Amino acid sequence: MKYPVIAEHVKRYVSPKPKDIDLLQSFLNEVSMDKGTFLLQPGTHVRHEYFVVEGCLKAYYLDENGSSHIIQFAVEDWWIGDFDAYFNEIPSRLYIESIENSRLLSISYENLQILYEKSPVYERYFRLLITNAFISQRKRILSTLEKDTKARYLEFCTSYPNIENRVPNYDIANYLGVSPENLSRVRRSLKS
Amino acid sequence: MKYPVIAEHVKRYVSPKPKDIDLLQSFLNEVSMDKGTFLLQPGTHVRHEYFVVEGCLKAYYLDENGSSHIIQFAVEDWWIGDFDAYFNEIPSRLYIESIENSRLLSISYENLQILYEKSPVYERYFRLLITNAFISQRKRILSTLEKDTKARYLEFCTSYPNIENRVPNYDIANYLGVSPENLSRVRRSLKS
DNA sequence: CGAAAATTTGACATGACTCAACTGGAGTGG
DNA sequence: CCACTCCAGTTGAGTCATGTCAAATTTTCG
Repeated sequence: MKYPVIAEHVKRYVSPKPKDIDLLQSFLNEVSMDKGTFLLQPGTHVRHEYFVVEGCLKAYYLDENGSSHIIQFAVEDWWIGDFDAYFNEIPSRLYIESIENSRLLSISYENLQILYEKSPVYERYFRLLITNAFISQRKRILSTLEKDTKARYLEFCTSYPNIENRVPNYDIANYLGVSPENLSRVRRSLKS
Repeated sequence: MKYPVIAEHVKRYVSPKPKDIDLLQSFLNEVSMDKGTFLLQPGTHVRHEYFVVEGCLKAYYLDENGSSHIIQFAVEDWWIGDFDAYFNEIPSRLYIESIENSRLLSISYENLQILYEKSPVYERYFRLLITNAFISQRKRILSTLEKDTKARYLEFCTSYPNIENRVPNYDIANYLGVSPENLSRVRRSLKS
């Protein structure tokens, strides 16, 4: 098997038959990226979803004022892409940029459709993944409503283990929606 | 057909065969609720998801300090329930309370599983619904990161049409994560 | 009509943003 | 090997939006 990592991931959620695994494997392609390069830039027609084998990426976009906003980080075993653009058949507004040298697996949306048709187990697999993502997004919203910056930073650190050492301060501040200065002060207050 | 409204909704997303529609219909039960009553309270074992035929509800929970936080409103053609509790098999932490006299359709999770097995079209239907919900949650997060209170209030009003006349000020303020006093001032500034 | 709840308004406190300056480390070239 | 530059991170000062608390007003509903 070419890509055992992703097969393991699928098996954690559903029970694929060998032929289901084979079909998925046949649709995957390997992608390598250097730190600082882009997987996706605005205006591109979105054709693929990506599974992170190794590395770390961030997905963000620019608002009308040109400020960037980080939507998610993706590390090992995460899927990343642009659902919104794909489902609504609009050009993507996202940048997806690698923060570390990364290795990914890609699947095209055309093949994903075929996968759904021929191996309905993936219909369930992606439903479960999206449900999980939905729940963790909800946590992010509640966290914003309920907690102050310090508590949200701590929650962030536990939800992406060790990420505070992989991702720069200003990216974390951006994700949390606070200024880098403010996050810096919060981090200092935690050292004591 | 007993419940044409929900059949119409399903057909907006997928192409069910008559037998698929019949199966769904056979699993549904009608629920009526008076304003101010609860569909779900914390600690309950979650057994159903609900489709709103008529009326308006809010889903919220209490944090450690006893403050409430509204997660979503549900009006006509929305599903409401507690995914999180169901998927993770934990007691619900949510309150779901009706803001208006409401009529709902319920389906038990046991029957939902049977539905998935016998009519895989619903696997897709719910995947699409969750994907949509996921995208609109993302919009809520971005909105918080990007916009000030006034802009977020306006966005809220357009995303739930006419809801500002159905839902009290303090519930909207709660949903937006601002104080009722502040929202009141924002609304005044919009009248001029 | 009257009580209770919701909303509005005012006064004050505070957390977070902005802007600017400074610190410290990594990489580069003389 | 040492300056030099660049950039992330830190620190300080002033300002502003929003929260809190209290009181006044309006609306809802029995």
